[in-house]
Amino acid sequence: MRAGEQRRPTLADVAAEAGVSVALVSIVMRDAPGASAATRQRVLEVARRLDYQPDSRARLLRSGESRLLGVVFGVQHPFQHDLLTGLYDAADKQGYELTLSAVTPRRDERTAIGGLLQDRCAAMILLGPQIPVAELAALAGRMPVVVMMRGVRHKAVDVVRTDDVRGLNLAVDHLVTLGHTRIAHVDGGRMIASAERRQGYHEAMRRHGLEAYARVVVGGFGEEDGARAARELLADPPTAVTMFNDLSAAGLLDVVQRHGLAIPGDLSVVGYDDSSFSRLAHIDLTTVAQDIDTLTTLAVARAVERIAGGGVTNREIVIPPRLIIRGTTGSAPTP
Amino acid sequence: MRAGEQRRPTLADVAAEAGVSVALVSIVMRDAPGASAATRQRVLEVARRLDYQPDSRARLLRSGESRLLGVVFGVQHPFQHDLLTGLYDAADKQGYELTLSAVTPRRDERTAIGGLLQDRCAAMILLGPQIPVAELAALAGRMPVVVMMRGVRHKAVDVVRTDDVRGLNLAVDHLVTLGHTRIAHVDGGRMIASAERRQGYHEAMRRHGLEAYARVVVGGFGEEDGARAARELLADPPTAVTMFNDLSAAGLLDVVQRHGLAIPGDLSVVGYDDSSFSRLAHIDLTTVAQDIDTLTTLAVARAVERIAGGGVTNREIVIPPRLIIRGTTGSAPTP
DNA sequence: CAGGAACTCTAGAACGTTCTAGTCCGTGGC
DNA sequence: GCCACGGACTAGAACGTTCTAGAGTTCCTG
Repeated sequence: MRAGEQRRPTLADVAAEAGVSVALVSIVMRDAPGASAATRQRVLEVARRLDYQPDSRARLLRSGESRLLGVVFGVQHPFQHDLLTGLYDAADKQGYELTLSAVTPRRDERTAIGGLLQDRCAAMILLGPQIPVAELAALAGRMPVVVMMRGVRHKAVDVVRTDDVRGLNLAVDHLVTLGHTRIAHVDGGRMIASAERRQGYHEAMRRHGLEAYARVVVGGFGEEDGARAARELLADPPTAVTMFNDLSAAGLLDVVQRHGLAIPGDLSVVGYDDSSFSRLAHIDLTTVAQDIDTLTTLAVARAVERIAGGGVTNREIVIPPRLIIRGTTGSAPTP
Repeated sequence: MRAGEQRRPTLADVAAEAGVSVALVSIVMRDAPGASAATRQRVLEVARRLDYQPDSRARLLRSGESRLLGVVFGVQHPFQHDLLTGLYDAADKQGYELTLSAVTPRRDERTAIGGLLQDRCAAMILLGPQIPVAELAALAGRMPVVVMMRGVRHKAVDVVRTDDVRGLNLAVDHLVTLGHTRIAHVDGGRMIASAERRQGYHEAMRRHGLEAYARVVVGGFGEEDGARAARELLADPPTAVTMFNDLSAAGLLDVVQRHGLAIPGDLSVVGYDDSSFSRLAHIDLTTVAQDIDTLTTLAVARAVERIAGGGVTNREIVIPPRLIIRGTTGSAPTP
């Protein structure tokens, strides 16, 4: 007997063995009303003995509604893994399954979405998608689409995201409270959400009357981007800097420390995302945390409402972030 | 028109619109022989216009063979994300799809595997599974199973993994070359592969006649585990330490540095996995790298062979690791 | 004691594909 | 002019489920 050789048992096999009809076995397996306790018991026993596993393909094909949510995530972004954890929990609570499709350095978003389309999931949840709004809208024409971590100004697409503008306001406020004025911002370049965080930065600087000190350096999502920005900043270092995300913050921290600046003595740094590594004691990064539980719960809930056909009014749900103060921020150096 | 409301077009719709039979459309869509160039053209045109998407559920249900590989990965382990990237590439090359199922802090392996079982994938690839061999064997009785990053002594399960014994031999050799004798090892506790790495450590120490200096501290896979081990080691610090993985190495580095020891002046540290963060300049960890491309290519190839029913002889494929020397290792301090 | 109602169960259609076994037609050899 | 052949196409069964409609029971109710 070679592995995987034997045919998998079907409802018909169980039915034959238990001496009942296929339909009845189906009823028992679905835990639907219409079978006596005795038969239920017997059928379940037979199913267990034959090691029966329902075939979700056939099940979904027939029943039409698929209780299946497609999720597109980026393998490169640690923060999205945290989101995955939350999404599984939320979907589980709602009785939905998740089917994942990853974006990798050599597998783009279109491919990832295409894979899910063939799986006939009932709705799609996209984590920080980079594709143009027009494509998102086209997709939303075929099935409910919930976008996370990105604003999309289109009436057919649902959005659940963190208030990034507010996030950077929190970061800047914190630094101002500590006495900083020369606060720079390293943005995310062409990354999703970069524009909003940059806007939040400018807004806060203006609110504090610090427009004259505003200074934005082009960054990106990776460590190298942060390191590059650090080298640029070192020519004329500010006393504080807000970063697009934790990863680029880590890159900046390294270059700056090697250059002999004390953290936070000479330079205060605020990250974004509260990635697991930002908690590492020797990074100990002050950062803006996104509320993963709320974000994922609401995203799944929204997808489910759409599937049910509920007429939802507000397309966009925006969750406030919160500041996590750790060791990379401190009082501004006295001049 | 509400999003996702309209029925998705089927083969029948395309057939009706193009004025041909359903079977013919199927032939065209599959690019199978049996249709004239002219009709082919026309059908494709109609399909494109209707935005037809094949239903993989129905397709797989009917055709039996599923060209679908199930992958179980842990959302907590950054190294497994790197593996995912490679697996997608490899599967793509072989014309297979991947369907992912994640293990999260609140979603265990059994659940993850169960999800894939219902998806009727043709084979399963498990990344560092923790479940007992008996369960793996039972699973392998129903479909081909390829286990990565873990040895499994069972004739029904295929294994593709790194030679962890050799990995730790490389690490210890490197340290011995630098003049170290008091080399400790912080293991992975109950983690998969911990036993092999520990064994490699003991083997190398013995080979160098350093058995008397051998010292193993219980660790784990996370940063806290490394930090805990560090505190234990500081009571009587060695001059070098090999760690179970990069994450625990990062934890150890932090505690040790705060305690005032210089790296690598007072203590040399070797990690394992070459995780992306170990390349971060301010960690700059000497580590043992696993050959991701080879591992993933072979794992997919092996799964495909099994699906085809090929009688493969050697169940276990072991890939040599290589040492990446960075900044956390240096000459032993002169006494 | 007729007539439901409630319950348990079953037959058979349906889902959207692929596959098998054809039909139909034109062409070419004899 | 007959027959075999091959290419283009089609009808209908099959895959493993769920669903609809209904067939038997038993049991209550007036």
